[in-house]
Amino acid sequence: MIDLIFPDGTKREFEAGITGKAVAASIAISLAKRAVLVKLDGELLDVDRALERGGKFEILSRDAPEALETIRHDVSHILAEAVQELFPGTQVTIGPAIEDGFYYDFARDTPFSLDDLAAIEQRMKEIVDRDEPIVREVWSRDEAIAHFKSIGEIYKAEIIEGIPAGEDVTVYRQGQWKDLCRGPHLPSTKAAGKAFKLTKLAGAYWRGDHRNPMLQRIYGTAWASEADLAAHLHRLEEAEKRDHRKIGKAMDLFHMQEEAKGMIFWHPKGWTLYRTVEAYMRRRLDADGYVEVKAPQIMDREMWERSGHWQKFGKNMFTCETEEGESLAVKPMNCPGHVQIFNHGQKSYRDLPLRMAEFGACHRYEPSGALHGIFRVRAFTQDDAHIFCREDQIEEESTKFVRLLNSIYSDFNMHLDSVKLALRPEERFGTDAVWDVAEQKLDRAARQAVNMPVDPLPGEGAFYGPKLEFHLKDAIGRTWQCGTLQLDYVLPERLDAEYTAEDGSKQRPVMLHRAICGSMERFIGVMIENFAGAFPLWLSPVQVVVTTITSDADDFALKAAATLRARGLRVETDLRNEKINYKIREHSLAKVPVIAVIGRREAEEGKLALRRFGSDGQQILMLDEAANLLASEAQPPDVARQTAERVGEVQAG
RNA sequence: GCCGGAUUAGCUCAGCUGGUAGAGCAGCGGUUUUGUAAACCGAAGGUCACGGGUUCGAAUCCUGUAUCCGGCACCA
Repeated sequence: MIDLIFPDGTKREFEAGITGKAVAASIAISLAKRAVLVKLDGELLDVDRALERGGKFEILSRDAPEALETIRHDVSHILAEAVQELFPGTQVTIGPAIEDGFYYDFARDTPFSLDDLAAIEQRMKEIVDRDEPIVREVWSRDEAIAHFKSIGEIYKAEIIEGIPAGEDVTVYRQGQWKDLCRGPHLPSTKAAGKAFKLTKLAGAYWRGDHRNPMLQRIYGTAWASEADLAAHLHRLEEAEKRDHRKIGKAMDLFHMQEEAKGMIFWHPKGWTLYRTVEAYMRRRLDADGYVEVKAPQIMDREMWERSGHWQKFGKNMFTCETEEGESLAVKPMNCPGHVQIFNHGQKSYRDLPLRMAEFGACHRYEPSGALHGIFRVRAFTQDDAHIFCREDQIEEESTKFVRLLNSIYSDFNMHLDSVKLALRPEERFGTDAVWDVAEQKLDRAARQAVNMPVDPLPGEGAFYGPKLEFHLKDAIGRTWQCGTLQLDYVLPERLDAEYTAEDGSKQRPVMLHRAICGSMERFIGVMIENFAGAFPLWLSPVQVVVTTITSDADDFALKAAATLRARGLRVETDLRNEKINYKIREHSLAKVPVIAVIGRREAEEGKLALRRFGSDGQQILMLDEAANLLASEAQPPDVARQTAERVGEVQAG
């Protein structure tokens, strides 16, 4: 006998080996009909699975949140069944549920076409209608290998070969079709429902390794209901409207062209945005005890060999030769330059921690397929800094850094979402002992500095040290990796950085590599998508458009614009001979935060009618009042905080 | 770099199975002096990404190249 504890706390005794469905039937026939999965001590099981042990027990219907992943997994199997029916000879490999959907990877010589997708989707719906029971079978490992080999499924056989000898495997059968799978699954293909859609085709390497053959991947999305599917598709459309490439073009921020692929031509408005962000970052760094430097863009290859970049990163570096036979390389990272500045002259323990910042323009030869808008480019600027410090200063510096990072993200209406710790990669410098220390130190520092779990990412560290990745979340819940904090014992050693300790001995500093935006270009891209182009006043490239209703108001409009500009506002005038409706519409579509309208009345009275983005209300103010108000609203958040503090002091005084 | 798709006017897009390119918006010229999300009229604008090929004839078919897009791999 086994004891099952139900969600309401009641405990009942059943025969061992009873199925979840039978348990449900013992409560209510309707419940048994709705049951598609059960949960035993947190583990999802098929509803027809014999229960051999007791525990916390729950019966799930297909609209339970836990069932969604299983629905997606089922749909991926239905996809595979449909594909093998329509395209005999195609081999199956793996097909997991993923966020919002699923995919399945097939081995096939001729790739699928977009037209095939419609036919496959049609067949999938037929399979759902067939209501094929999904049945779990336990096979011996060797039997399974022999079977899948016999039917030409060499990838499946290879997967099973990776399972330890002597272990049993499970095979799920639906109709004539079967697949090796861990499960669980819903009771029949009908239970998966038809709220799915095949979305894209892609190539994908077998086992994710580019040395392996490329498989044909079909992606799809699947939901518990048609309404959920529609909502998902709507979210995708909304996200597409925020695409920084689209907004960048529409708002005339930047462009890219063939002759400089992966590099950005910043237009005046885009560059204004860039400069605003850079000026803000510079103030924040200054206030937090950083010194700013500028190191050369190109250095002799020998320098990069000494730092190790040539060996570990050389394939990503742009190089050039001079007529005199020098071999030079364009910097892909700022660290070696900063160590040169550190090394110049003598450093004392009194100089530490030394926080050396640079808006460092880096060039990296990225694979062509990696390029993506202004997110992944070949020329970018890091808001980079290297903190040279003693080992016992690592934690304090990490905490200080995370505090700054949090404050900066929130000034851009975003927030820190998660932290990951990338551990030693295969290609690396330094002994295992050094890596042991570095990983532990950084892990401890991270835990102390952030109030959230730190997930490990094995093998993803930089060649010189482990790295923390800070992922931020934007307005529509998407996450982006921007900030990073890396601990490095290797470069100070290789480039011979040292300082004089209290006892007069020479010591090695450690380096903390850190960035908050990561790449300025990428961060601005994230920001564009976060605000969907509707920037807050302090960031907006054009803050105010002064526009007129009749040409009689032109003189006052020019005077008003000059007054606003004198207060540091970014102002454009629009005196075109167009109806005010037309001008309002155009500047609203351009997401200008403030439109200052001047008609004959305003011109006579020396007033502005302010209209804010997203509102059709008017605020009619005297020019000076409007200038005061807007100038104060346009203060960057850090400046506004300082102003508020000063006002507080004055009032307190 | 790999797999698939796309590339037509400044922008957004039509152009069916080959018969020699079209719209809206913007820009330009004129009329209109306008009160809070599109006034009216007119003229103009294109080696259909680029190079080969098939054909009497190619934006359309084939092929190569480039860039972009979606993935994979890589990554700030």
